[in-house]
Amino acid sequence: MRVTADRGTGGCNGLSNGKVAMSRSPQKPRRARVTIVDIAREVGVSPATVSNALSGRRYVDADTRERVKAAVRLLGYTPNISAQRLRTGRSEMIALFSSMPFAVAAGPSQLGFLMEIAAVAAAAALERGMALVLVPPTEKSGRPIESLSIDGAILVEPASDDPDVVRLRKSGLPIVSIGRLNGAEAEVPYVDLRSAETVDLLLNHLDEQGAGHIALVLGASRRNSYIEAESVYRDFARARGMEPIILRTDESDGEEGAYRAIRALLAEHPRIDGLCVPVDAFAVGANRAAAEAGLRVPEDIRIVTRYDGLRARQCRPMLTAVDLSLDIVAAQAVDLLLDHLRQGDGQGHVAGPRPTLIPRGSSVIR
Amino acid sequence: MRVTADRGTGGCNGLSNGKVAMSRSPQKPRRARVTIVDIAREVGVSPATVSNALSGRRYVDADTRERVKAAVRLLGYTPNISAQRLRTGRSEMIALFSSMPFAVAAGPSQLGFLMEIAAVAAAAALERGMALVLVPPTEKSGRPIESLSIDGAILVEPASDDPDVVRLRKSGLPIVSIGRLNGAEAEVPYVDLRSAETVDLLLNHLDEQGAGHIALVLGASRRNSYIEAESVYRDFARARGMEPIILRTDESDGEEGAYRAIRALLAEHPRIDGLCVPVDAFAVGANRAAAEAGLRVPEDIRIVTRYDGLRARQCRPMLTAVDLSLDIVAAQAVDLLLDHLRQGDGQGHVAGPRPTLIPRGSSVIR
DNA sequence: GCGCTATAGTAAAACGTTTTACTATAGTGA
DNA sequence: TCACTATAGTAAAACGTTTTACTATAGCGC
Repeated sequence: MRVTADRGTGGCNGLSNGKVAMSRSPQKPRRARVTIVDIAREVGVSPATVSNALSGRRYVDADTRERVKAAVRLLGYTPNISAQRLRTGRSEMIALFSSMPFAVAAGPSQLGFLMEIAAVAAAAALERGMALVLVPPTEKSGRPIESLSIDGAILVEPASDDPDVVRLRKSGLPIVSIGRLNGAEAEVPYVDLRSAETVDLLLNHLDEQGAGHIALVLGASRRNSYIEAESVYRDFARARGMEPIILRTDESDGEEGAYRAIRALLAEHPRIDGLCVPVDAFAVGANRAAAEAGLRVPEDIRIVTRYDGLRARQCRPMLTAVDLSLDIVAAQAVDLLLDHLRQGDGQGHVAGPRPTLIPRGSSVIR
Repeated sequence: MRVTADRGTGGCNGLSNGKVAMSRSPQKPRRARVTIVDIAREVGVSPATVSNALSGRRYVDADTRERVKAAVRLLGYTPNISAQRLRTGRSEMIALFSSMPFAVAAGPSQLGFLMEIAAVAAAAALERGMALVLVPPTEKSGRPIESLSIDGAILVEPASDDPDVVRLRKSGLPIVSIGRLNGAEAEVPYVDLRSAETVDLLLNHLDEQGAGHIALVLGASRRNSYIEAESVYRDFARARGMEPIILRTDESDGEEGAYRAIRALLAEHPRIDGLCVPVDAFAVGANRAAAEAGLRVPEDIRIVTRYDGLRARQCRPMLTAVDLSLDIVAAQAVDLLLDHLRQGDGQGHVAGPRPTLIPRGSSVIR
């Protein structure tokens, strides 16, 4: 009952490349991999039958199947995934893409929205037999996304004009997004982040806290959450007879850029007493800008943000934010993508969990 | 200059899989992949030459090489990675393992130590042409680590008896750890987290702030940081003539377990006026336990922790912690692993960045 | 015996690369 | 001419699976 028959008789050793092993025995120290052929030989059956017994793709006699499994345990066989992938064309891997520059998505301390989703998505994917690859925006890293060998991808709050997203879409790879992807002729399945509801929550809160002149600060890219925010904000302003003031600042300039832009905004519109700033990095910049302008938060100006992450809680006063239940969102996204992979339809969307407000010192006078 | 000779001549697009193409031509609707053979045919050369021209592994005439590259661009060839992997045995992927249960590592809001490292490691890996797979502890997820198809792994603060680590080590896969891996006959290359220095910093700070009876709270597993902490603590206690009090509580019980254990500890040793609690989740539990016992923090009892994450800053009072520069650590770990992959020696270690104290309200009376 | 179906297996092709071993040609020195 | 080396290419094997097409046997109704 040998383990391998023909391989491993030459004597060279792949391990140490510095020193040449004494090669006292003619055996190859490279552990010969146990393959499906070894199992087949052991059981006395063809490789095809072993494959079918293990995968269950075709019926195999119960007794044979048991003998195959026993041999697998005995010889310690593990399938070669690269071979499986080559043959089947599937890789059992999905990627998580962030189109948002890391300076905003993760920030100086590398935490945030994206990472929170990544942690849950990784666990959810692994539970379903898939591995999750983390992919930062590829502008910097030279590696093209085509070379990634993944079955599908989850996009986190994609901008419709993001180059990675464009390439991904035309690659034909199944994708799913967290937050709707706008401006595409063919709709991409998505988990609805309920941005309209979220902004509605924030604006009404500001209103209740006494803000009469509220400005909206958004990123410059075209993301669905911005579009929904703007629409809700305009309706809100119209209903209240309030002059709409919308500021857009580039995401890649991060907190600092937002700080400068908002300083200018406050100088130009001194009556502003409320700031709705969905991007948390921008909200922190807004807080600094307010302080610099001699405004007290929240007495003179109220600030609210969307993502309740480290930044919102580190800020003094702590920022009023929204609980988006990103753990649930991430799991939903993984499930949606897997459905898509299995069924290939790629339609429809899933409603994310209901957003709830977390009032804090940046908008509530205590 | 035809594009392809035999494959893909029937107008097909592979995109819509919902509707069956009318099959007016007997061709397969699957979009034919452009392979190295297509390039070879286009250039009028053998596949081997194309392979060599692209990989540079063997010298190819400069003119031929240029023609190959032109054909690659023209036909839009991208290599099939699964095939490359099958042939070469390399996967250009590395995994990031957390042996710490997620309840502690990531926590309720799924952030923390591990994720902070993951974000930087993912970017660093991609810059070096590798993808990073996130792997939570596999106890829950049924998927065995053997089925992962990775070239190497980074272990985050491994415990020497962790089952994943044991399997990983005996798999022969190159590994590197963040924080030394103790009790192994063969040393695993590591990035030194400087745990001794860190604890020294914390203990001296407590001392300076007036704590005279300091207890040390650790997790129950065997991690290097705990071992170094205990050793430094014992030396410290001996030098000061202080009775050493060490509490160990199970990591999987998380904050709640630490809370209960520390309540009992404080009841038993009412003279304790300082707690050194490296694990941040435990430190938060300690803070609750102190409050419950009617002790004011920091006036009656000072609490310090190691990892300066969300928990430390969310806690009231905010916890004195240590800046470990995990971004640098993560990049060092990736580099160390890649060196190891290239050179195969797998020795030595790298000193991480110097830890610095961040004094906060939990230990400093203002 | 025929026609049909079902069952449980097999041989061989296929997936797309890389690598090994080989070849043809030319150059070089003796 | 020979022997040798270098150059630039090729054919075919190899990597380890899955899948296709085929086979052998048996059961069953008639």
